[in-house]
Amino acid sequence: MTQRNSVQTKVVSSKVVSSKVATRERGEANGVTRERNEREILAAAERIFARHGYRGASLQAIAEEAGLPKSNVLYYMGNKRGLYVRLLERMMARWNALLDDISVDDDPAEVLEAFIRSKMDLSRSHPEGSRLFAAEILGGAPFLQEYLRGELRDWVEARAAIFRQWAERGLMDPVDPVWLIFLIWSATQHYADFEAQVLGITDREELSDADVENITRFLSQVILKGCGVTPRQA
Amino acid sequence: MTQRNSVQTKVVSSKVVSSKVATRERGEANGVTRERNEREILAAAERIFARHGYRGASLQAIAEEAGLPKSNVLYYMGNKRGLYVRLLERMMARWNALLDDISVDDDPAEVLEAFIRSKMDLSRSHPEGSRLFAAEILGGAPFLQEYLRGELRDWVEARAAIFRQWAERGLMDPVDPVWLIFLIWSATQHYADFEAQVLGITDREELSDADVENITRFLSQVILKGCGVTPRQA
DNA sequence: GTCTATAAGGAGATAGAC
DNA sequence: GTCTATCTCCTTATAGAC
Repeated sequence: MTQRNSVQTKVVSSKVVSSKVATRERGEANGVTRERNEREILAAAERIFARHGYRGASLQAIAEEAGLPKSNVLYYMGNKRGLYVRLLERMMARWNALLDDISVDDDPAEVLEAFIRSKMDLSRSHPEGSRLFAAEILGGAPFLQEYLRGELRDWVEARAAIFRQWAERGLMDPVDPVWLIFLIWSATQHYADFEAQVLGITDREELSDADVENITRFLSQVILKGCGVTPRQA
Repeated sequence: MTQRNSVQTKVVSSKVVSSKVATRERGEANGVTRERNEREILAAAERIFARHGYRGASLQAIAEEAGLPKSNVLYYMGNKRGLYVRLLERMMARWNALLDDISVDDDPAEVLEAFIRSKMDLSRSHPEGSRLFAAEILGGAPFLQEYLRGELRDWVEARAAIFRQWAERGLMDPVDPVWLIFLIWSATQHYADFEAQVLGITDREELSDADVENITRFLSQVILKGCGVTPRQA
């Protein structure tokens, strides 16, 4: 829902388009340019905010990262705060899409594994978004209090309830499901948020697909076994 | 920290004490003042840097948090960069003191449990230091490259070697010991670094000692079992 | 639609009064 | 030793030329 919601806002500035001839061609070109510029700015801002936090990030740095003049950033995004909030919302949307439909009747092993895997995938496909989010939480989550105490709490509670029923049915150990969710979150996000540490210690330039696959298997194995969940085929 | 830090700022107006009699007393008093001011500044800076990152933190904000004029911060600490580095070093020293003396002949369960517990203790006793460190890594660890690729890598390698031998002796599953160390780091630091998220989701004002004890037990149980390490008394 | 110029305030750091 | 005043640069944001 966030990929291309930019087009609608001010597509046609009625004044400009009043000349008849170039109208369609120009309109298209502008639409495309706008879309691309917005995408570039959002991507650049995600990197800069992730690296320096909200206050530490400057619009100048974002503009340079995006290869545009600074005032273009403000023209497209209004102001710094709005840009930041938009990025947070984009990341929350990606996040909310995860593990959206589990039920008590699902297989615990399958669900936990899918949970771990999808979190790893998200960390890998959007590391800057993950770090942006992390920086926001690290700073006390000034923009996200409502989200944490509302939507996200509900998300956790719903899944925790299912884990609890699995434990009652003897499908897993009676561990506190909320701590378990935090364990999975922290273990998976670590590879995005602390990437610099991971790469430095393991002497890598980057994590390969094979590395990520190994880590995912390691985490699944340890966490499932640690919770007394029997893997699928067993 | 902020309750009563206003009193000390102007205790001795040097004019008053310039008489010879009070000289020694002044010297002592200043020594004490200096020590206390430095401590206050370091504590305040740790909080502000943790919250806003290196760039986002302002000396003004640090000075206010410490209850001192801004130029006092510069007088004591030289410059922003030096202050920041000093804080990082202080945190690395705390960190290096952990789990400093393990050997192949130790009991894996005991060591892993002590590891988890001491990391939780550190996160709890120095949450701002932990978040400061996290913010530095999140931003690509510009000040810590050397440390990560040197000291810390050695620290990890030494412990990984021991874990590997335990696995060979059948004392634990043959999991990759480096991923295991990252798992323990991430799971424990989460409660300091993502405190805002944890508190928001669990609807708490703060984590009590009992909460921390429960979390520590949960993590020990899941991780030890997950690695095939038999708890001590078994 | 896009960019230059600039306003208004905050940053880190220093000089020098006290 | 401590703090006020200030320098210079950089910040967000806007006004208005093109």
